[in-house]
Amino acid sequence: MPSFNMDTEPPIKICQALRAAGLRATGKRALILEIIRKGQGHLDAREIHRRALTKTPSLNLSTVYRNLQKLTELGLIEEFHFDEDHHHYEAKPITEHHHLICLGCGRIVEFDYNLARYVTKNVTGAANFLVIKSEVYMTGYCPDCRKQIE
Amino acid sequence: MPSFNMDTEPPIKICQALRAAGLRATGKRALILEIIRKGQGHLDAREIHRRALTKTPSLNLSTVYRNLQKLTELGLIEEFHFDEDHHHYEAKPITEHHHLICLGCGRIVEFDYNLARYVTKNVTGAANFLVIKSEVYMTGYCPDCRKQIE
DNA sequence: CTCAGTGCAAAAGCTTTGCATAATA
DNA sequence: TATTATGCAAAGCTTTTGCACTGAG
Repeated sequence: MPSFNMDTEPPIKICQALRAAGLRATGKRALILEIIRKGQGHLDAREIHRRALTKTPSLNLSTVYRNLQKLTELGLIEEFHFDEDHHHYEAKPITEHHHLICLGCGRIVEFDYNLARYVTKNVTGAANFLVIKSEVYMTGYCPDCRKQIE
Repeated sequence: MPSFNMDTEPPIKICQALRAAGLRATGKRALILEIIRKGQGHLDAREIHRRALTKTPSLNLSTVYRNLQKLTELGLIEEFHFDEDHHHYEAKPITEHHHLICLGCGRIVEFDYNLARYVTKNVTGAANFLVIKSEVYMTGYCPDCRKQIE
């Protein structure tokens, strides 16, 4: 019996990444990571679960949570805290990037900016800080939606 | 019976602010806002409740939540999404400022930076965005804690 | 074979809501 | 007095956990 008996064989790279991190390359775990990688980084646990169910109907929500925890812990994905009550996940490695979200249409503009560098250089009290993670979350109205509220 | 029968009369300014926002200046509501203003902006609902209880033992948690909602809605306070599972609140008006948090000792360094200006000027796709709010959340290790992990 | 991974069900923690009562303007 | 605010209790939602079973290595 092959390691993966799902409709779509998960990319070998994903299994490699999992094993490299010291995890067993389960079909379900690989699928979860695959979905996050394809997911543009704006998926929460329920949405990941929903998408995974179309390929693996037996997948339990708690498995999703347990994997999100492990994958975050091992640095394969990153957790973000958006405006809602639940977390969102994004695959790594990625260039550090931030989010600008339109409150009107939900459009998300991602952008790069080395905030850590700026802060440790220019902020009193932040010198010699070892920055692990920077998360930026901006909201507003995009040019189109702006017209409708003005 | 006076409007406020708590040990400490809440500052008149707070009541004024509440009335100006179209809210009734209840003793409990004033106390909640006062705590948030004094709270350096890093309090969650439970902590606000805990502190309020020392002055008003009958205050219910749901009242705290309802007031946080209303005060946020009317712009008297602002909601932040930190690394934990619950929200934190901060009084407004404040100069837009951001947070750098030490994962070792919990120390918080606040700093100013007009991110909105940078982004709308330099990010492709962000031009003409009307930015309502920017939230920055950085984590790392401060100089002291850094020594202990290296 | 051994231990990590999973399903299931129950619990935990934060937040919201319905309803009756109390207080404000 | 009319409307808003509050307490209480129950419900809702996201997330975690215990236990027994399954499957990867």
